[in-house]
Amino acid sequence: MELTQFSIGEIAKRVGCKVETVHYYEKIGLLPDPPRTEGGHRVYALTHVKRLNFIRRSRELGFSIEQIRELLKFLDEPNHYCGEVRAMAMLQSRSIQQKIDDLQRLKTALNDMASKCSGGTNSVDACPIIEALYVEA
Amino acid sequence: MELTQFSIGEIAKRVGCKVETVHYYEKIGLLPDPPRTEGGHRVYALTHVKRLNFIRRSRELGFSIEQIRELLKFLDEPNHYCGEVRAMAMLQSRSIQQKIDDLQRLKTALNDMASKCSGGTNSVDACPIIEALYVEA
DNA sequence: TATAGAACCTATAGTTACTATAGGTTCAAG
DNA sequence: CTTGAACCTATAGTAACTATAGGTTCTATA
Repeated sequence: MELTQFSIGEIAKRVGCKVETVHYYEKIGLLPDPPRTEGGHRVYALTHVKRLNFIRRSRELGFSIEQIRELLKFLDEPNHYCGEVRAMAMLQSRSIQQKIDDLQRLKTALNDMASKCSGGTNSVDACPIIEALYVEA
Repeated sequence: MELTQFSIGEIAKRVGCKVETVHYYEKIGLLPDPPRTEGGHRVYALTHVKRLNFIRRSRELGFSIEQIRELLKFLDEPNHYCGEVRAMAMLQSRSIQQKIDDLQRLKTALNDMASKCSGGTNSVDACPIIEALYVEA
């Protein structure tokens, strides 16, 4: 006999988020309003857990709420193409690579500074951090 | 003849941010209050432009305002003992590496999913990205 | 030099994606 | 049948801006 009903605390725990976050997703319309108990407590089914999990995993991958709304449309209205989803993933991937490159540059700059720092005082003008980050427009 | 004075609109344009953002940085104490014209308009020097640029580039790289406050101490108090500066730089460097690793992992995950997805006009029902995310936690 | 309108000023409210709090109600174990 | 954990709603707070309102100053041109 499988579990087919879940409290809000249970589904939050299952996907690793706060109860308040589930409330929030409901409020902004990412999760449908679930049925309630007599007393008003939310009762979720497995489809809700799946959907919530989808949202959380997408957030972890750097998708915005609005992007996830788009992705969920693919689920809710299946007249879409795999290519659209793939395009969004690739776009996301490229912007992440951009961030990685930038961070790598800064890290190098910081390491340079640390090594140049070992003897004497360095002035603001000669600071390798500023040099690394200052790009004249 | 070099430009040595800038209006708020000019420095915002130079570093690629909004005028309001400059106001904001001033309000929270990241940028010093510049001198004003008779009429009350802010007048910036090149040092302000450099500092603002530093803040913006650091933000783009994912540093929080509070972290930038720390980094700016390198600039504001250049007569720190070198060992101290070096230690702070190395600490930052390690946290940057952590970020790089995290981002690399996300990118790999996205690329893996995208590569399994043939794209094109297949129905979204069979999209591996959707499948990958839409699993039970 | 007068003037139009672009750019500036302050102050406040809105945004994103949650997170925290308050003050109350319901559920489930003992 | 009690007690306390978990739930409920509503509101406020967070970070780091961004937008708006309503007014003033600067500057280019006629």
